[in-house]
Amino acid sequence: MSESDPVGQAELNVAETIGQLMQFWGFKRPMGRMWTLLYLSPDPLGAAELGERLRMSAGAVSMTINELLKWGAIRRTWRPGERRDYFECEVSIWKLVRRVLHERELTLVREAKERLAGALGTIEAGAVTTEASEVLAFKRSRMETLRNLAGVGEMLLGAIDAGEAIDPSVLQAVVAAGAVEPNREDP
Amino acid sequence: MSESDPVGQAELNVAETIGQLMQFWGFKRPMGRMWTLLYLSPDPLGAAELGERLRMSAGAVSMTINELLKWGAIRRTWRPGERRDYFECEVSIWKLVRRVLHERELTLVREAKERLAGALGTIEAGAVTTEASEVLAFKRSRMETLRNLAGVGEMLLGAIDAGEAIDPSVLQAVVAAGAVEPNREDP
DNA sequence: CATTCTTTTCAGAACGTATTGAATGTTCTA
DNA sequence: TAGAACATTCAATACGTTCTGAAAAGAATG
Repeated sequence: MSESDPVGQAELNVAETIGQLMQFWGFKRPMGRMWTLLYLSPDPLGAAELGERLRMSAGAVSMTINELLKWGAIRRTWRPGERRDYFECEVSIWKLVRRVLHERELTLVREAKERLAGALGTIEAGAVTTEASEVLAFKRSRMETLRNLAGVGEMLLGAIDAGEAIDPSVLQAVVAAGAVEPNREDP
Repeated sequence: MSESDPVGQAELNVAETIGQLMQFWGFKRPMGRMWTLLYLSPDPLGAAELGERLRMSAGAVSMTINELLKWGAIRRTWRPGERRDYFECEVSIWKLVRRVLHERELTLVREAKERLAGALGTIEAGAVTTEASEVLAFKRSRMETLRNLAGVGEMLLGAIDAGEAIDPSVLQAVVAAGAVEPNREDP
C-alpha cells in the first residue's frame, strides 16, 4: 500500500507536520495527523484505512476519532450500502481555531483571572502580617498588573471569538501593562 | 516560614496560576512559578530561598534558573558583600512574549511551511502514480491551502514581532483561506 | 435469534519527561 | 593552596501520559 508511493509518502509528511503543530498547540499529535489525512482526501475514509495508513492500533484510532468528533474537527458519514462508518473533516480551519479559542483558551484565562483576583483579595484583606506595608503595597500592585493582563487576554480572545477584528489599541494596553514599573531599588 | 502566612500563601497561589498558564504555553511549570515569585518580590531572591518557598530541590532550582536565564526572563544580580547569586525578573511581559514569539513560534511555523512546500513539490513533480489526475489536483490544492496558511501565520508573527499592530485584513486572509472550498462531492 | 462485522473500552505495557540527590565543578577567602 | 560556600551536572528514579491488544459491547443481516 505505501511501500514506495511518493504521493502517499508526501501525504504522511504533511500529516506529520500538522501533527507536530497541533501537538505544540496542546493537542495530541495523532489528532493532527488523522485530521490531515482526511483533509487531503477527496472522499471520506473509514477507521480501518486511517489506522492502516497512520500505523495506529484500532483502539488508538477509535480514541482519536472521538476526540476529533468532540472538537467538531471531523464528522461521521455513511455510504449507502456500506456498514461501517466513514469520516470527513471540517474544512474551515478558522472555524476550528475559533472553537478552541472559545472553549479552551478563554476558559483557561478566565480561571486564571479569578484565581488572581482571589489572591489579590487575600492581600487586600490587610491580614495581620509581619511584612512592611511598603512591601505589601508592592505585591498588591504587581498582582493587579497580572490580573489586568488576564483581563486583556480575555478581551482579546473574546473579540476574536466574536469575529471582530483585533483593535490595535487593545494591544497597546498589553504593551503598557507590561512595560511600566522599571523595577529599580538599591538599599 | 510558610506555615500559616496568608500573604505568602497568596503568592504561591499566584505562582501556581501563572505556572499553569506557562505550562499551557509550552513551558515547564516550575519556570512560571519561579518567575512569578521574583515578579512579586521587591528585591532579588537567592537560589536557596526560591527552592525553599517552591519546595524544589537544589538541582531543580538550578535547571529552572538556567532556562529562565536563557529566555531572558530573569537576570543574575549580586549584592555588595554577599557571595551567592541573586536573581531578579524581567518585568516587561510584553518583551518576554515577543521574544518567545520570535525564537520559538516563528521558527516552528517556518519549518512547517518549508516541509509543506516540500511535500507540494513531490506532488507537483507529477510522479508516476496510480492516482487519477483529478484526485491529485485535489490534494495539491489542499496542500497549497495549508502552505498558504503557514505563510499567513508567519506574517502575523512577524508583524507582532516587529511591533506593528495587526492588520485586520491579514486576519481576513486567514478566514478566507479556511472558509473556502465547501467540500462537495457525490459520485 | 444467532452470526458477523464494527466500534468501544480498559488494564497493562511502553514511552517520554520531570525530579531528585549525590557527586562534581567552580569561585572566593584566608 | 586548602578549605568553605555555592552552583551545576547527571545517572537513577518517579511520574504522568499515550498506546496496545484483547475482550466486551453494539449494530446490522439472514
